[in-house]
Amino acid sequence: MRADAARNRELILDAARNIFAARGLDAPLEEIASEAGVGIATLYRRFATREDLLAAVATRQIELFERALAKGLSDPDPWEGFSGFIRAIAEIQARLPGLAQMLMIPCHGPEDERAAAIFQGYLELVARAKKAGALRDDYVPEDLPMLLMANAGLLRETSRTAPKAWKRLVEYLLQAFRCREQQPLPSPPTPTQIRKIMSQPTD
Amino acid sequence: MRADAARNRELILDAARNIFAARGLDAPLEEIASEAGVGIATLYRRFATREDLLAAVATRQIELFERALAKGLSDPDPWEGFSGFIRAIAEIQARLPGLAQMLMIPCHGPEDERAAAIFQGYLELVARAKKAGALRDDYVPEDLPMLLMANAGLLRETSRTAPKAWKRLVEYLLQAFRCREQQPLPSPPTPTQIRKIMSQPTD
DNA sequence: CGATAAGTGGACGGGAGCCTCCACTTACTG
DNA sequence: CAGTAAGTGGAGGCTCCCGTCCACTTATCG
Repeated sequence: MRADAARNRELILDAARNIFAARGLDAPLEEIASEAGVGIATLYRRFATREDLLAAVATRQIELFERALAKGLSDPDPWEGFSGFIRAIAEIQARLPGLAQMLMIPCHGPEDERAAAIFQGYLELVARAKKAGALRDDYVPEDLPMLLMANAGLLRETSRTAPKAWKRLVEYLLQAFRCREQQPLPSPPTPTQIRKIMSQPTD
Repeated sequence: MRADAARNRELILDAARNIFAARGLDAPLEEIASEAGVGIATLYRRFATREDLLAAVATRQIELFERALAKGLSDPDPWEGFSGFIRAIAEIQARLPGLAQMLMIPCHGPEDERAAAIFQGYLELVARAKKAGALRDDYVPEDLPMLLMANAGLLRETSRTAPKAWKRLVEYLLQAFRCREQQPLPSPPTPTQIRKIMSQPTD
């Protein structure tokens, strides 16, 4: 790839992050191109479909997830590590409201190596917190995507008007995840179902 | 209004419920018109804007809410009454996935008399459950719209593939609402904020 | 520096959906 | 049973966005 093309690719990804975050995932690609200062054809040449572009943007945000995970894993208290990680992920969602949906992509399964590593690390956090008796043992890893989908729905409505509302939801859920006298829970969706959901078009 | 016009109005509302539920709130109005067997002009004459149509459909579904409320209020156990109501509302959402967002409309404040009555009844359920020491006392009425927005987000992603996933979310939240050794919660959005959110275009 | 192929911008055709307009139809009234 | 105004359908103009095409530009390499 030619040097100028590579530069443009970066410009497009920056613009896409901003526009998607501000306008939602169905923002016109033309707007992204013009924000990036390139023609629409350039964008299409790099990213044949909207999904390709979304995937590239998501991949780029993965660094934020890595930082959150590292922080969680380094916390000596298993519950603090786990809950801190959840809070951090939810906050990333909240910071980029339009991207909220999309940010679930890297966090449930092995798309690429880095995503897989994050997922592994997350499983480790879960295991530790359960072992310490802090996390209820009917918690399943799929409960995180569940939380993220729910949070995305809340953010969708509240991000403009009550930008902190998500915190309350997350705290409620964290308290529910905490080990106590538990009521039985309905069984969660299977990992296969989750995968299917994630792979379906983001409409 | 002429008799035939009234009939058509009903046909349109039926069609709108079906199409919105199946295709989402941004389904083409033309499709609704054709499902109803009327011309597009007829639809526009009755409902000048998409919002008018949505509001009319929502108003019609209000009966479901009334039934759920009556059941909750007649339950001798305050916690069962409250939690049963929440579950019922969430289930209505789940049954009409596309409408999920919209169904929050009648349930937060006095748009009309019936909606106001439901809201009052809900407050009563909350008061009873708190008094019985079953519902945590930092629960606020705005936590229901919060739950519904979150649930809408989850349904959006899962309704096709894991149509029961919402149950798990609701149970987690109900368990969190339950009175226990509580952690402090972030403060909820104010009723004013909620109202503002509800009145903004449903995009 | 000149050849060349990768890269680029913006015009353009096409499709989808919104909403209006208007000539035609039909329920109601006296 | 006629007059009338409310009601109706669907064509058509409009806007927005998609994705392609092609003549022009420019980085790179020998």
